[in-house]
Amino acid sequence: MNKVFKALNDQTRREILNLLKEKDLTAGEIAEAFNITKPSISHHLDILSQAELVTSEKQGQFVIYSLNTTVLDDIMKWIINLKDA
Amino acid sequence: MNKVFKALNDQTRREILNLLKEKDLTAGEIAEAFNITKPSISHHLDILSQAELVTSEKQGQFVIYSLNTTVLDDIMKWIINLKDA
DNA sequence: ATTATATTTAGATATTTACCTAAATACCTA
DNA sequence: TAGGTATTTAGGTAAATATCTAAATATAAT
Repeated sequence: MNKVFKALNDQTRREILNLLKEKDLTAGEIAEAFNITKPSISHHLDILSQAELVTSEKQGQFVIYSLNTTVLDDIMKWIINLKDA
Repeated sequence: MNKVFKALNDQTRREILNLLKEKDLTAGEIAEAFNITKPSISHHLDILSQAELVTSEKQGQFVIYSLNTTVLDDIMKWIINLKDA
């Protein structure tokens, strides 16, 4: 859960997740949505991958990223547990 | 929401919130629960306060901290929005 | 094969963060 | 008011983070 909180603690990464909510995107398409270099976006995608918030699949020369929200269930549970004191 | 994510991105601070779920505590009582100096805990409490995840009230020489979960609603909504794509 | 495109890795830098110790502040009590 | 307790502020350090440029890797197309 640590990695998920860490991954979520960045505006750019949260926006990447929001983009991927609409549809799967290549690394390049994601990078074009930001005023940040491609290597930096690649690094953000790596952090999101480590947290399992995204999955990726290589298709030819492209790498397609997809949103994976299942790990957010733990976060939800943690928050709910905190609220129903 | 940025401040909330930032505040949540630390194991110690998350544990502080869990402690405060049970009952209100003074800064000193919170500090005693950790192997960290009081100034460090004070700093964590400041970050939690800035995120409005805790409120504090001075009672004499003590400062009593309380959990405030209302700001977590925004996080919940953000997650839910991400999930129901 | 050579060149172009897509992405990641490596290495460097500036900023932020978490922690510490020491000092300051605020309140209480004798 | 003097001394004690509770908490925060100040100042410093080491580690982590976000960013960049340059180079490496992998695939595609001519």
